[in-house]
Amino acid sequence: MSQMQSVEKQLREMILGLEIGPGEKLTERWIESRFGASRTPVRAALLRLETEGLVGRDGRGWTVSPINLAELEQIAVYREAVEVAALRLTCALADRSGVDVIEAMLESCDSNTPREEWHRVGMDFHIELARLSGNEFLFRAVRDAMTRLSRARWLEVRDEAALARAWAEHRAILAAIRLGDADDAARRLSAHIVGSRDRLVTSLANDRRGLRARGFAVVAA
Amino acid sequence: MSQMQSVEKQLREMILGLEIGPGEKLTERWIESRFGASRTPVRAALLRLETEGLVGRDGRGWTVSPINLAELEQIAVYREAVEVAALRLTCALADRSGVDVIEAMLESCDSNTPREEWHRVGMDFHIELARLSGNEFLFRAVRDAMTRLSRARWLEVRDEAALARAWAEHRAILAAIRLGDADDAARRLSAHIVGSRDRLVTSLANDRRGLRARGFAVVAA
DNA sequence: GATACCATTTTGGGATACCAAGATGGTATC
DNA sequence: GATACCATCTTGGTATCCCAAAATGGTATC
Repeated sequence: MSQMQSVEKQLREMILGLEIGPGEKLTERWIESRFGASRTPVRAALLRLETEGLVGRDGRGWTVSPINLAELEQIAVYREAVEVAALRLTCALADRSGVDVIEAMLESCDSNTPREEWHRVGMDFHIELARLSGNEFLFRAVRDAMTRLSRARWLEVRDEAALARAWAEHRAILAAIRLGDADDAARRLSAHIVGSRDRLVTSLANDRRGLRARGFAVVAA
Repeated sequence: MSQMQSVEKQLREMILGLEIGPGEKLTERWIESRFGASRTPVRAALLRLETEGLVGRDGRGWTVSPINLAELEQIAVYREAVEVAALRLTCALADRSGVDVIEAMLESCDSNTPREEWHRVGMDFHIELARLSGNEFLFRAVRDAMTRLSRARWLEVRDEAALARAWAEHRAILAAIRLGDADDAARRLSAHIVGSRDRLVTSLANDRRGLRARGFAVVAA
């Protein structure tokens, strides 16, 4: 693996893992020394992460993208369009056995599962569901959207009941796909995305003070 | 404007303008001497164009992305999902005066208008329509999709009747938006995108030999 | 104490040198 | 003439150096 890929991967993990907080300033020299690579691959990695929306330019200089509540709302609309389209394609397929793999993924989570794993599976559910459609663009759109949502979802305050509810909704969507009932599946998926968005934005807006106290930039627009 | 932006812009124009053909090999040194910039901004520009799908890696080395028929089909599905979603948002807006600007754009084309202009307006119609939704993600998705389609659309053999038909469809979509009839507008937009895709792919598949003779790589998958 | 000003440092943008790996082309061998 | 082999060249990946602009911090002035 090239240095560029290595830096990109590690830096993305640090950002998504909130080891570098939303809104934090980054300098190429710091990254350089942190990962032991020279500025050339560091700059290449930053350029790529910029297109993912994880870092941005702050005049001259780099900034880890803040959590943006307005952006979260817009992403949800975007996701809904793209995920529903992918879902309908999948429902039209003859072979929908891929849902079994996704179902198994869901089942692998129980009360002993660490939160990181719940978080990952909760995103992968949507990503893998989009992949089943076979449409590369729909898949990438969902994957990139979930990446952008990742940090916000991690910061969301969720009780066990909320998780159980999300999982139940996930299962209901899969069941509808199995039956080939595209309209029902689409309706459930839309409702799931809209509901998740509302809870997410509400939670972050309520916690805004606390999050800022932890050094995390949470902006309204 | 930085060298990186300058190189990115010029290179993108050369690729979209088919001055560098689909499938052609690129070397960083050639670009460097061609634009009088050093490799640092050249590489940065290539990294960005890679995320746009205009250039890709061919093992070691860079290649201008070939025209990919399967990709064109997938993009159409993606576009349909995203553009229809944007359209519905726009229909739900109180202020839909933006459609007038788009209508004026369409009207600016007549039989004396050069083909380049028809081509550009034909893409901008969709991009600006998506912009009206106010959703940045839907807008970017449409813009990026149209960028990827640009070369294929230019190579498509279109007679005047086809253009007139496309313009009529565009106008009908705008009219439906004005009336606030989201379902009708969405139906017309879907049909327009699907129809355009079919004609596009058919035209390119038929011309494949001729296009290859001109040095343009056109691949099926 | 506030502020305007200046020297210093830091930073991103760019240019260039070097390297290893792969592509190329010529040559010796059969 | 075909092929195996080797020297050479080319290319992308990386490190490093330079520069202008912006940030920083201290200082003099009021």
